[in-house]
Amino acid sequence: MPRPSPVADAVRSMFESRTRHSWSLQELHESACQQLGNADYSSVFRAVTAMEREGLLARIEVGDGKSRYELMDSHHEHVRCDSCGRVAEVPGCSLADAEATVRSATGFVVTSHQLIFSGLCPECASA
Amino acid sequence: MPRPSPVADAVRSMFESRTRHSWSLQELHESACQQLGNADYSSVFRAVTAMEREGLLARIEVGDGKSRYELMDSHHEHVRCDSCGRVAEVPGCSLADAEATVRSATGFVVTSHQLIFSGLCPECASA
DNA sequence: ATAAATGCAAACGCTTTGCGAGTGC
DNA sequence: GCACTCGCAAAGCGTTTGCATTTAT
Repeated sequence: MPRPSPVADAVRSMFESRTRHSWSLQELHESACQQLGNADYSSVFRAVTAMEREGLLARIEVGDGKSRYELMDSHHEHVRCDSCGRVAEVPGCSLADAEATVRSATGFVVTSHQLIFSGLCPECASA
Repeated sequence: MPRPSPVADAVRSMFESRTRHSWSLQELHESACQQLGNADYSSVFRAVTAMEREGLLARIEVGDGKSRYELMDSHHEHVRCDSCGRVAEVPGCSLADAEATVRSATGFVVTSHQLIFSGLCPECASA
């Protein structure tokens, strides 16, 4: 029996709650503080890093300088709003043949990809 | 007649030389130092920022925490090697219809996108 | 006693800004 | 004199690490 780890457990539960599709460290930290009363940023960081190492999480970079993390289950792409920074997920984008194209064009063996659309979210577009 | 600006000119010439398809600030800085004997990092930064503001350059983020810049001419995607970090360009990727898909799936108005493949470059793959 | 999780503080890497000095016009 | 570029130094910002403490086994 491992010793209890409230912070790591809290982080895990946030991902499992599916409240968001992706979490920044800051969001995880805030949420952990709410949930536990207090939690250290570095503890959250370490919990996330461990989960990433275990292959439970994927780290995504949408280009705003902040790392985001999400559950490894289904691969999908992202849209980020140029105006407010909101990030939504785009399900079901298949790029299987694009990878073959890349391989023949560059010689790189493609193991993964990340497609980031940017534009305006519905709220910002109407404003 | 504007007054001369050696650093900005050097930066501009680097992009025009097409020695690389994308430049990090560090690479631009090193190259500017070689070319001019000396140049300040912030001057390079400002030159690049200005060119970006003028629409001459696009800033790309491949997920390694460093900003890269490239000429705005032809839009293309990128492959980054997971092992050595090398970045190559993938010409001719068209994602026009994907943008329509995103719009109907998320409501976001897509204005641009960035697709980053990652994997192994030929050198790393053979090692 | 041992190993692990946490908190605290500081280091780090890269980007960005404030400001004063130099210099063509 | 003015406006602009540059260099220097420092601030920011997010991530990462070192270290000492606590605590369950």
